Amino acid sequence: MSSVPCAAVTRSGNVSNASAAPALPKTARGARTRARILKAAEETFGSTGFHRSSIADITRTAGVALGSFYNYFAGKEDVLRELVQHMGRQLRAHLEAETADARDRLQAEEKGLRAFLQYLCANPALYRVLQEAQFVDETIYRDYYQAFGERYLGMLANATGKGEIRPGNNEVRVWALMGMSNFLGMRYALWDQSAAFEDIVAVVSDLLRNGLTTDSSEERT
Amino acid sequence: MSSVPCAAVTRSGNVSNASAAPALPKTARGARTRARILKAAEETFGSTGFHRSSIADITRTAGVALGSFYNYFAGKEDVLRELVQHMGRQLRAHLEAETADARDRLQAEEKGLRAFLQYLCANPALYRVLQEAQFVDETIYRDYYQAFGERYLGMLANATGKGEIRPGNNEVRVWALMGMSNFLGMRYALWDQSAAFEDIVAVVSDLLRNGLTTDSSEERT
DNA sequence: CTGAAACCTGAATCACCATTCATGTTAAAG
DNA sequence: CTTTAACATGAATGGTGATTCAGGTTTCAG
Repeated sequence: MSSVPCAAVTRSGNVSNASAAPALPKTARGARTRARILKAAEETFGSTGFHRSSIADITRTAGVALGSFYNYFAGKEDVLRELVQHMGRQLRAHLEAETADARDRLQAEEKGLRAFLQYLCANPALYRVLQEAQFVDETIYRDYYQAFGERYLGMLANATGKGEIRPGNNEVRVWALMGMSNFLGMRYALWDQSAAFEDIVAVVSDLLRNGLTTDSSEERT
Repeated sequence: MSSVPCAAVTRSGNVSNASAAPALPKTARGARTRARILKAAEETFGSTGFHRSSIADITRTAGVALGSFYNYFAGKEDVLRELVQHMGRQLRAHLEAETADARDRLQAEEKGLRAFLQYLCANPALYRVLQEAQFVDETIYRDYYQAFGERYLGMLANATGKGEIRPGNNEVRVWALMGMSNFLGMRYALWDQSAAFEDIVAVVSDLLRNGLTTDSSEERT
């Protein structure tokens, strides 16, 4: 079922059966070409999907010859890996910038969700590329959320320390929060943008502040 | 880019470019064979993934000849569609049974999440098949969550009427809740089962009851 | 019992596409 | 201005796997 003639370690340190990724370009021209291919891959994977996209589609979009692709990437999986890492860095930087001036954790959650929805609107390929990567090589996907989750966890821990949120299992909370954002983004930023982002943010903010239940509902063990 | 020689309407009513699905089997033998193929598809897609699975893999697992597949399904996409619908019905029935005796909405959420995590543990193929379906034919995926969301929405509306949960935008809440379950299931039922489901349920229950913030955090406009 | 419909079979067909490679072109160090 | 490494090119190769089909077998209604 699995024939692995020669295992190799990629640029990112993962073990893989793909041939090693070519070295980074050494001239300005090379860097430009590589960037164009990466961008074209984002467009193509994002609109057509990973499996339906051929390398030829990518190079045509990039305006380079088919063979040029292999001067920069070991294959289809390799370019996907690079792409997800690149997009992950971009998104994290964006969210960090947008939430930097938050007064407290709750406001950071509001700003973060709003920024995420906007980002997804402007970069719909992110969602598709990431989700499809999951079934090409699960480590790509896990690494993405691992990185995301760790930063998030640190922030919740910090907020707990400051007394902004109640003590609790912040790891589970992080995955719950990431899941919420993910689904709300899919539903309201990608599928149907008829709802105002402010409304969505308000609903989530209310949920994080007060929960769902009425005040009359007493605690029960 | 897209050549659609003959559009057709499938059994499920969706417009598709695939040839129409064969009629349902008319003998007991046929029904048995169809069921075996569907089950084999679940196993194969679930473990190997949709794109890496060949029709030959499925029929080999099912113990039938390659050609038999096309007596029951129009092709790879068609069997995926049938599978997702089948799995969706199963899961909904399971959750409904498990939450039927809940005292109030909050307890129904607890029982529902617990049941979902257990179900996912026992049927890991559900997640993979469903998620991959998204990129084969998005309507398969949307229909699944549409159906799920509508039932869920009705329940929240009912709970709001009874005063069990505060009035609010229940549609957005539904997508937030589905996202939470989805991610928690992926993380704690599929990836790593080291955490006790009870702990996860407790964290979510607490979140839905009290939110994340400390009580001292006053409402701000 | 009997014929027609339903079902089974798997080798052959055929389109698609990832990857390679031999050859030509460009960049830039010395 | 050379010279060489880097880069560009796209036709050719080769493997894969979905789908078809023509001919056999089983079921079952009448």
